[in-house]
Amino acid sequence: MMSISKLINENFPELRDRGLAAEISDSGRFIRVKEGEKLMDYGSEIVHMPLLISGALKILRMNKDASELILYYLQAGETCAMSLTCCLANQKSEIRAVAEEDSEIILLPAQLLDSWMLKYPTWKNFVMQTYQARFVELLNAIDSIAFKKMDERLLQYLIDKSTINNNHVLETTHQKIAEELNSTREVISRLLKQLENQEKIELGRNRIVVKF
Amino acid sequence: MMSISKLINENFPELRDRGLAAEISDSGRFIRVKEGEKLMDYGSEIVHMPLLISGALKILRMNKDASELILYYLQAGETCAMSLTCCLANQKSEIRAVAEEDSEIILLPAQLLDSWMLKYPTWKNFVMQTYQARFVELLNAIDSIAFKKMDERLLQYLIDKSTINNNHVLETTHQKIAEELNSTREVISRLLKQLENQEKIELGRNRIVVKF
DNA sequence: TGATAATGGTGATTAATGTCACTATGAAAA
DNA sequence: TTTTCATAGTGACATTAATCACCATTATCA
Repeated sequence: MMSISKLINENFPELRDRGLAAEISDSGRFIRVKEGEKLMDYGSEIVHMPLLISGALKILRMNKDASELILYYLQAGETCAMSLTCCLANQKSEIRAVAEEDSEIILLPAQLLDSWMLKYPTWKNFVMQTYQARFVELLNAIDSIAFKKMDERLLQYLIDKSTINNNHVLETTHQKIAEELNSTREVISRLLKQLENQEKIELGRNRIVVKF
Repeated sequence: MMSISKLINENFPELRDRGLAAEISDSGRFIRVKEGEKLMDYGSEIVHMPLLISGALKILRMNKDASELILYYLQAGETCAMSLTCCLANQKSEIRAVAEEDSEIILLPAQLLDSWMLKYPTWKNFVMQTYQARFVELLNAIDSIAFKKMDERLLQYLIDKSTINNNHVLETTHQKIAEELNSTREVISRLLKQLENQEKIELGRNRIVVKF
């Protein structure tokens, strides 16, 4: 396994700073998570901030009745804005984070992050950029659900998912898609059929090929 | 008119810091805006960050076809997270900000805000708290449009609006409500009628009384 | 005062989505 | 191999919201 220092250097160029790198090496913890593993859940305490080295996380919002909605994905070189706010404000998580694929992550302890803001302008800039990026992602999620119809949302979902997984072939079920879009299987099945007729995708069992 | 220092001291207790207060006094500019006045618009450059002294702003998201959607309100003692990200990242606005009522605002020049982050922990904490709060507001907006039906959203809208205006009597039209909820007048008229039948509101011309 | 515009009430219709019921098929397990 | 389960296809129907058409009332302006 590579050193934490090296991993940060390669995946987070904006964090290249001698002092900061040393602190991250000292206090960061490298972990691997399997696809489907939950990293944060609604209401859970957040004591770490995850820096994503490889793989991808999906960030979901849930309703009381357990229906959920995907907000956005995180990729290598990114981090979760929510854990930032939660870490700094000592609050419970407002979202769920699940590994979209097997991932490698460096966990940073919450209590240090705040002091780094003043100590390392590099860190402060990274944090602010993260906020900017996640803010924009949330606005995109809002655009999608407020202004788009389900067929458009579905196609965008498929494109996003295949981009994140770096694979035109998605191994998933209509049921799972319905859950992440806060819809129902039947609706998704029918819309997928439409997309297939439009030759934008090909359908198979547990399998969708996105043509783009 | 009160000094900027005094205004900040009274409305932003979390910014009480001798050095910071002096800088805000030096560089801040006090302005008044009338109800309905636009402070930021989609795509506009943001060169100031507004600290709200009195009144209220509403923050809206727009679609290409000019339909819009209210995201949240800002009140005295609050500021706009979007102008923060935009100021710091030198980006265009992603949202529209409109005065919900006559308001008093202190404008801070963008180029200073970043340096204050390192100089004044007080400022840094304020900025981080602002992000946390706006993040939560955006998630609430998402919950509302993703998981609630229009009648629930409408009632919540009326309650929020009367809370912000500190008045049970709202002077508005069905058309305007429809625009802010990204719906249509007829739908809103019918749902308002329902709410009136449920004795949750009373309707008049240009006038809705919220009973709660 | 009379004309015009803004506001809002309402029926009829359509479109989008969700719900229910049932079937078919392929995969995994007994 | 047989059984069972997960997956998905589809018709019928219900619900929510949007759209269209038209009218009534009130406010504003010439």
